[in-house]
Amino acid sequence: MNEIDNDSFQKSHKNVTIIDVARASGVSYSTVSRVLNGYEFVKEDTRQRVLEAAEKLGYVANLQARSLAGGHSNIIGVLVPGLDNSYIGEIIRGVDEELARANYDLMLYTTHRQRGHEQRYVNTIANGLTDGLLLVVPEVPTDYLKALSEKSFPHVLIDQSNVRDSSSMVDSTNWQGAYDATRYLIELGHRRIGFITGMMELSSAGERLDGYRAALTDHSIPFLPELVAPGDFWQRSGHKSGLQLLDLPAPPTAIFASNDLMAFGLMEAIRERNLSVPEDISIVGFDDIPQSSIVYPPLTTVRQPLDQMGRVAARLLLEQIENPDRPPRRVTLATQLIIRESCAALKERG
Amino acid sequence: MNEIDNDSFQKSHKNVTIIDVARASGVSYSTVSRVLNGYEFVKEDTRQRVLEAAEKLGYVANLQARSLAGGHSNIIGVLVPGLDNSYIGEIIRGVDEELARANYDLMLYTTHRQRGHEQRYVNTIANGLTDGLLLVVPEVPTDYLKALSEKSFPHVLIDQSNVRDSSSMVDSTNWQGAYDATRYLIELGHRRIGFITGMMELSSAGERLDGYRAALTDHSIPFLPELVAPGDFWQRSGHKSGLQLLDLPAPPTAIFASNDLMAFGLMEAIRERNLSVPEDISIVGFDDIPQSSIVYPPLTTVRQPLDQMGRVAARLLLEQIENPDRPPRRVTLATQLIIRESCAALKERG
DNA sequence: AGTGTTTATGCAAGCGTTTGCAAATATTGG
DNA sequence: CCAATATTTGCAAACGCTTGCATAAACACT
Repeated sequence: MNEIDNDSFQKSHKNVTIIDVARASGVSYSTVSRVLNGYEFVKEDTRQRVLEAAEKLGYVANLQARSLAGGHSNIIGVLVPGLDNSYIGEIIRGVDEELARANYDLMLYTTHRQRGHEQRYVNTIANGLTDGLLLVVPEVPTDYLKALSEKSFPHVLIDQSNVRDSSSMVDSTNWQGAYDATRYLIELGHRRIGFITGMMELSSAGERLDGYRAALTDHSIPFLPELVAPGDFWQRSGHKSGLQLLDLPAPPTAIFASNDLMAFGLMEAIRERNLSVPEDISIVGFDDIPQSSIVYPPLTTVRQPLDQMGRVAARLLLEQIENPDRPPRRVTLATQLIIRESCAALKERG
Repeated sequence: MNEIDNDSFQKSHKNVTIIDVARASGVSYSTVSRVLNGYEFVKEDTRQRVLEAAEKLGYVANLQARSLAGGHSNIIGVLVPGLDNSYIGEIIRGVDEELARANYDLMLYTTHRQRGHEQRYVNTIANGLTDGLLLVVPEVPTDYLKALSEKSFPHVLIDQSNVRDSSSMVDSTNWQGAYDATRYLIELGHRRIGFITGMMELSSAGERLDGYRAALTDHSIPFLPELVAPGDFWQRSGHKSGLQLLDLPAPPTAIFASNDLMAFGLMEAIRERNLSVPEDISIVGFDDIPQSSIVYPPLTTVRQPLDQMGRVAARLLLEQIENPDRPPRRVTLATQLIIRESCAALKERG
């Protein structure tokens, strides 16, 4: 007789839709939609009734439908190369925190498997249900950006400052960070300072090299090409280039690796040569990923506020979504030299 | 002056739809859909024409529409607590690899901000555009599972074996791994072996404790409650419990931490007490996350094949999606003791 | 040629929302 | 009390795609 308690009965398969809620609260589905979207002109009374019904029925919006119909999904996509570097994890954490605050969800895309299909991939994403996209890509994302700009899809670049595209972006003071680190080493008395580069296609790698070089110059220390070994931001390359540097006829007394991961590889290399840090050789890294304080000895490094970069990027993106006509912004956050135990003053040679 | 904005002109940059492709290739949109979905009965000739048109127009499927209409999105969701533990990263990597092979995309959800809203959260997900869900959740996911089972939504649990729910799941030999590690320590001559537990709400934590205990018993070593300190799988707790163990009147000569992260915390504690690993105390961890080989001394640990677990879970899920009536499966992968340098034979006390 | 099968293709009905437009109702000022 | 205005609500048309049903074309066979 009473139709109200067929809950358990009809709960089964079908999902609760806006229409069910409408029926249950005795209004049209449009009204329900308006209530759900916080539309202004709805009678308070109605609003309550709808909300209650929705709650009772366990209504959950169907995002696909919503975004198909032109609404926004409250999901933003994050495009990363992969999860195998905690550098990425840190950024994502920041992003996630900020998004959570704004009640957005996070959709994560990895690119490492898309080589050669970037364009198409990003199209799919932009075509999809995300309201915006954050890019932490491993190489200059020209292909991506073209597609994005073409549809003027909201997006923000993280840690890619050399892009001439007019996208919003956030990075950190790579040059200054490298300069500070190098100067620190110099102030400890080191003169032969090795350098392991990052993946030079990335702007950050170049900036760090420049910073290193500038510090040398400013202190009248000659820049010696043989003290610069190539790296690609991965641990393995740090190890390899470390060995190369250590095996030099006149090896450096300190080495600056363009990121922490490579500094770890370098540490391995140093141990393999039966040397120890920092007694025999000082090393400093870049990034300050979580492991850096765990390794032994704790690594002196240039802290890049990764999580904050993620946070800022997210905020920028959100603003851009809200106000599409806003001109792109560029934010550069300050790095900070974190002194731990991997550096020592140069011993006078006896 | 009144300038006419070119923008508004270009703005009509509509996305290419299935209909455009249909028009361009002179067939109906249904046919296009069939071609795109690999439907069997399409004339080869037609198929080619459609494919060409699609390519030429740069068509990209709209996933929302597709999945709204009942198709599948080729996206699977992964629900993780957060990205701040590389344990998670490893699993995701495996998942991602396997999904890439099957041409699926990965959508990542973090739960850490959803405390208390699990049910609703998972509903959103299952209601959304994912074809299936992988759960790597930090606590017993009762709430999640209820919702999932109710709609018989394809899902696989990772590393949660104590759930009585009939979901598919993959885990590893936690008990055996802990047993092996403990036995190894015993064989090195240790008798007072400390243990730092994991978050006991998790099945894996309990199994590891049991394995430790069993090994002790099998070697006629008494199980001493005071040698067991509580942990929660996070580094901080490893540090704290480590201190607790070290400060015992009769401290252990070896400590087994229920995961690597806690082992790192433990290492800190040991250094703080001016002891060294492995000379003064041997330690072993569990998981073998990437950092474990980097720390000094390299950590002896029980390797859990995290990436493979992810891969297997993904495969299980995909099979389940393809064949919904398949009974749930449970896969347990073998752990392996990785001997590095954090353990040493017990020195005879003089 | 006629009948029965296989293919191939098209039509139209959704899927669950949002939103412009219009109708209905309430509110206000005169 | 009426017209004018502001506030609420409903209807219907998308959004881009999948799919059941129907129709058409192609190919067997008698």
